[in-house]
Amino acid sequence: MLSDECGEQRAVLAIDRGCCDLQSMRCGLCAGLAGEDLHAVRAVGRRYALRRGQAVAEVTGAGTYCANLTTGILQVLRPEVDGSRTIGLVFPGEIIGDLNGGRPSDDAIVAITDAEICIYQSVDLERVADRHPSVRRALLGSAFEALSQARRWMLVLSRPSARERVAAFLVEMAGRLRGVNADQNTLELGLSRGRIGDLLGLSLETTSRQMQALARAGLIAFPQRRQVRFVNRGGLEKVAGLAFRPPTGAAV
Amino acid sequence: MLSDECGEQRAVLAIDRGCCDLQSMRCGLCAGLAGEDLHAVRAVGRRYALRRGQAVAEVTGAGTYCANLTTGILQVLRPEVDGSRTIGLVFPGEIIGDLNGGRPSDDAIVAITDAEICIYQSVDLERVADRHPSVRRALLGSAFEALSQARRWMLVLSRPSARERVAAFLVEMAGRLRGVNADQNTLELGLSRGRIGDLLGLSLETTSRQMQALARAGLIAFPQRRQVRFVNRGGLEKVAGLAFRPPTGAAV
DNA sequence: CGACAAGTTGATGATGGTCAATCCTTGTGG
DNA sequence: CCACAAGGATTGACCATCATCAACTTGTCG
Repeated sequence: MLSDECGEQRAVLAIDRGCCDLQSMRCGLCAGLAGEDLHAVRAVGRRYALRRGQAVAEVTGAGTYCANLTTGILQVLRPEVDGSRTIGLVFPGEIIGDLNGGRPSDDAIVAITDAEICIYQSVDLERVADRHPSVRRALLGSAFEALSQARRWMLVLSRPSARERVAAFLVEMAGRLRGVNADQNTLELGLSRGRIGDLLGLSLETTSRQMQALARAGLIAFPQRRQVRFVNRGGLEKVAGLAFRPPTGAAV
Repeated sequence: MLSDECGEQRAVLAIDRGCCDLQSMRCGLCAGLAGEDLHAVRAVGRRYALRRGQAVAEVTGAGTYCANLTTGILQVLRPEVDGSRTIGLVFPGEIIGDLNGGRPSDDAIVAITDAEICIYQSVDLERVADRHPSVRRALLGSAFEALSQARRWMLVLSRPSARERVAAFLVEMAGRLRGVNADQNTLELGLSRGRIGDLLGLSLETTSRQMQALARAGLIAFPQRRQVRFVNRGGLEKVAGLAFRPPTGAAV
């Protein structure tokens, strides 16, 4: 286990007080808020910069925090008998932690790219939400959005064949990073083949082989090892078995 | 395709006005509400009885409804090129539909046991939530709960081997039905082997074989074909690879 | 009783996991 | 700047697992 990848120390660095600089306030929670409400939320949030490999120990600990990913990608690592397994990803705009202070989990949340998060104490956020109804509405919207994404992810995982799963994974990644990356056709994976295999329930070798096969079929290319360029997105979606689905979220 | 299983007509029957009879108001949304707030929610909800096989056409249609399952189990069916596939289950207390009026989906929601749901027009619920903050808080709680369950389900699906997935499926079903069934050790599946296979990304034959194997190993028994009796739950959890996880929800 | 769907079981081939060797990339230290 | 080390990625060989096809049994409903 890389110390790089699993520093359990509180490896975060406060860079600012107040969530979301006013230039780019598309961070899920703040999007949809304005004026007084936005100000109130900003007042209780604190922005942190995470370097690749650092853990969000604050969020995983007592469960009294709630955070909002602004930029970058995080992974959720679950300890297992033989090392840890990547069981989920977090994309910009998504919320991690739990307002309700649910059972604390022993999952680690680690940045797989440099990232920025806004951290709130749950109690603070609750207090703001009590006074500003639109804040709780925004939270509810984020939660529904997260739910919709989780259910889409379940579809990826229930694909029977490895080929379909890998293709669906790439399509899903591309969809989630829409608007984040400058180049719409190139995707920075950040994850090793092994971690992707964890996510998909496949071995790292099978993951690698399937990706190679997709590349040989002319659907994708690898400018660098952890970069994917989409050459034939339609074809990829067809392999993924998602060809005729609308590209984004669906109710229930 | 059974007409029994996929009646696309509006096959619901209003049995009452007002969600949740006051005796058993543990239906997720209403739990946690009281007095004036509870009354307001009940006023805009309508309770329906679904018979096994009936579809909740109202919810899937325009996306302007939001509903709350009181009793029974529903399945979410997604149309695919070759027939439909079961892609998810809904358990009592969970919320279906979308408040935000997200993109309407063409998934069908069908009862796999007799069931009761409370249906709300999203606009009604929104209006009530605006006036009663604790209603939106309850909605938020339900959404986080659903999210936590979806993420646990993802863990089931990312298990590599068929044996583990089937065992994890059974454990998960048992956990979700806690308190619903009188007999804690017997589980009414309601789903055919094929539908279970859909959910788990397995063929129906493999599903059957794995269940037989678990039975031969003395972990479960089948009093009836679609009933499971847990003989050795600890052993089953061990096979599922979930032995050392807490039994219920975890944040993120 | 007969028809039909679900479930079980067997045989066989394709897919994916495992083990192992090699290559590529990156970072480090002389 | 180069050599070297260490992970990650790729590829191959082999074998376990799972999907598929098919026959048969069980259960249900008319």
